[in-house]
Amino acid sequence: MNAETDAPYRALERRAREAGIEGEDWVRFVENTRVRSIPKGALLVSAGEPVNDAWFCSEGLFRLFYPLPDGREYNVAFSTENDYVTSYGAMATGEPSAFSIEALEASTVVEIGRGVLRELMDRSHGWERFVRLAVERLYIRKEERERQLLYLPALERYEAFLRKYPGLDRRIPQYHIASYIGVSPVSLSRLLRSRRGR
Amino acid sequence: MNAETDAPYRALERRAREAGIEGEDWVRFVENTRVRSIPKGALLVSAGEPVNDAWFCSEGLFRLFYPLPDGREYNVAFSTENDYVTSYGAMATGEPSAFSIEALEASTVVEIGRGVLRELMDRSHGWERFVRLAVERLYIRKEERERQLLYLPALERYEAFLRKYPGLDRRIPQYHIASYIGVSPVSLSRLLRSRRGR
DNA sequence: TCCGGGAGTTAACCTAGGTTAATGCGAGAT
DNA sequence: ATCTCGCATTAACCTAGGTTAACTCCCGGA
Repeated sequence: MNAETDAPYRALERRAREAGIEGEDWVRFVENTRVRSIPKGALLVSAGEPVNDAWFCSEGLFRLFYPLPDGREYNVAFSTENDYVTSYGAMATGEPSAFSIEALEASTVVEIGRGVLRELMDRSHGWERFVRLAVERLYIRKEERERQLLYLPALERYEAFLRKYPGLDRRIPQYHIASYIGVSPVSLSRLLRSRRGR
Repeated sequence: MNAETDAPYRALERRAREAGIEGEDWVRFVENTRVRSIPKGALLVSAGEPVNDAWFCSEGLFRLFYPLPDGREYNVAFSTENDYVTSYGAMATGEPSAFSIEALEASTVVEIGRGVLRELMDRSHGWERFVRLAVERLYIRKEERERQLLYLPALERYEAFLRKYPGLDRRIPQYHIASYIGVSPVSLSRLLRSRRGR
């Protein structure tokens, strides 16, 4: 492991230690995963396909989105530095993924195969815990998002987006934000206009 | 453990075995949890309060709902026989719960304290796995619900509700369903009328 | 038997946000 | 300097669903 491939693992290693993973358990993880560069625009996951890996983003930016039959798309989440990037439900169940994952910037990820992950969880209490904590985190986010979608008006959903993803509004086009908060691009533009005028 | 208190544990025990829990691990669980009867209308969890227990419903019916400042409410889920009943995010983080949980029928649950759960997870790889699987299940549901809220029209959300909770439409008033699928009671009534006319 | 309350229905009206389409505008490529 | 392309804005129109309020139905209790 050299300096270059080392960097993407750093944030992960910290989290692994918090879950009680060390020594042998960590080495086995490093030896069975790899760092990948994902070019801008590439799909990590395609809706309708099974998913065989999970990722951890060490650099870059992804969006998770549902493609609709009519060609439109709904963004449901973004993943940036030091965040998981995964169609977790699909990977856990073996079902085809309901959504796609696209790199919005050139990105660097750590990739782990479902088989490797399963084996780590089988052998090691620590890895089992690590995954439990990761899923917890994903779950809590969804709970929060559900609440926002249900009972915040569109403008407040926009403000919640700004708080949750600070700075992201300057990295992605506005229509991706509109899609994420569940309104049309024109409508978001209208909302922002009215917000500017108090 | 006698026949009466035994019954509520049966479905749980099956799941525990699937996660590799047996012998000592299972006994410790049974000894540190209890069966409770919840009368119709009682709140297991109140929004704004911290949550110290999780439950498994062996009989009865619960709704999970967000109370709004203006007095209205949004249902986000129901739990029936052999299902978890929990404000999991709040219990995991220690934050106050964002939603309340109310028994819609007289119900029977198995109750486990957060400290007991934590200890089981610390001592036992199997219990760690059990919880991981439980959270996975909760997560996958939220993913699905998000998709439905986002891109199904109201009538199809109603039909999805019927599929997900078979028979429930005859156990609860229609306005609870309306709230769950995110429309007003009048609107749902309109939708159903138009559905009847093809 | 009658009364009262909770639930569902229906109708009239209103509004947030969708749709379409035209216009504006900056940034890169030639 | 100009052309183009992708994105944002604005305006005109439309519609799904919210709101309010009457009316109905049913069921349970006195």
